[in-house]
Amino acid sequence: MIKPAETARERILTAANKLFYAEGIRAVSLDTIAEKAGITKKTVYYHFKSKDDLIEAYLASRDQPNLNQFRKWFGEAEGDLPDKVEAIFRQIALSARHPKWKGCGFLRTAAELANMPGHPALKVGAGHKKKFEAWMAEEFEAAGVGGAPHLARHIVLLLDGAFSTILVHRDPAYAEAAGEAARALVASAMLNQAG
Amino acid sequence: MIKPAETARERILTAANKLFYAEGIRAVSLDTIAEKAGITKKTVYYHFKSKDDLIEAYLASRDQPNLNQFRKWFGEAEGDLPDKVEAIFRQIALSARHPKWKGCGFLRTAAELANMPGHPALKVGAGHKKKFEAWMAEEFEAAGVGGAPHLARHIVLLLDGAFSTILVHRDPAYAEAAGEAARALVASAMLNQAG
DNA sequence: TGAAGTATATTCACTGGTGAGTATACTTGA
DNA sequence: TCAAGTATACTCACCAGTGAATATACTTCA
Repeated sequence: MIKPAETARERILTAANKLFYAEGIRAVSLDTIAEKAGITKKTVYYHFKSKDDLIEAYLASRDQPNLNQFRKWFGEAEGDLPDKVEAIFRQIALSARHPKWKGCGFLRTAAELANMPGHPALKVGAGHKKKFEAWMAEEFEAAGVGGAPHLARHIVLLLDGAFSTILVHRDPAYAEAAGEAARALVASAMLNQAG
Repeated sequence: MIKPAETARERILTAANKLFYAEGIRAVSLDTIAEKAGITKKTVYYHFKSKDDLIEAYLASRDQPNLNQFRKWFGEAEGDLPDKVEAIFRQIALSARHPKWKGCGFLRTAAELANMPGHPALKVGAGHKKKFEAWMAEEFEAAGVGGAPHLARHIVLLLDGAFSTILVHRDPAYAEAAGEAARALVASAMLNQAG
């Protein structure tokens, strides 16, 4: 089940990723993670200070890969700027059709740990979302669109709205609706400001 | 702490509401709820079949009050249609400044129970969000705006996006940004379709 | 160069505590 | 007197975290 070439730490992180994302943070015990990683719980505690520490590492391990995924979807999309933004939402709709899709891991963790302000995992999650927002703003800036940070924030709102509503209704159509709204907002910003 | 005039069932629901919303579903035990309600756990099991049953009742008890709150915010707002829509977001920004604010209980429950498809509480949550969307569509329809269901969905996306991003960043400014985007989308729909 | 020492990595078995849910008996008001 | 409602006291499973011991590999100096 697990590639033998991985180190124990990698195996733990791989198992934590799958289980935390699939089942939720509090629904998964370190016993279960250790079992899935094929090691004992004590070894988990050798590599990670606590469960909270592992939760943080889990989200940190998703940060760059997730951002790269978005960059790829955006960068490889055909068409003009509104098309490229809309492509991100289309790809999310595609992903959401996979039976294992369970929303955005960062958002779900923030929801689950809402009673633990200051939790290190929450900082990682907030940082991740800030990076996405900053990247969007850069793209708009580079394309000469006025009010880039503002527009970027609107896109972020639609994106996280899409994640949430798809999860609630189990209906990827919400991502397509969000894509349309995003396209309209980008197109409108280009008309008004970049003329 | 709890009003003595309430019945045991009401006290349980009141306690469950506060604790589930404040701490999360899985973070709260029935022992804790029973203690807060000032009764024993057995009494909880007399009134509710299981913890899952109580979770469902918790969300169901928030359904109408929440919708009424939105209707009130919308109905009592000054101005034209875009103003009234934006007012909802402004009021959310206000609510979110309260230290006890922890996002949308329906969204957070959906996130936490994402690994339990078919859970009765998830159906209640999805129903609640559908009612909100349908109400918005009605309002747009009544105002003679074309593409009302479409527009309503865009507003829902921004609303749930606002709930999520405020929670992640602990920054109510996201609600104000969402309100602006919503206003722009409504205004645009009125121009294009209702002439 | 090889024995003694040290750091890394791992296991087994355990603890104290909490979780959902229950068996049984008591109370109280119609 | 009986049924609705509540309490005491329990079960069994699980959970985060730990103690003690061990295997492996890498130093270091006589």
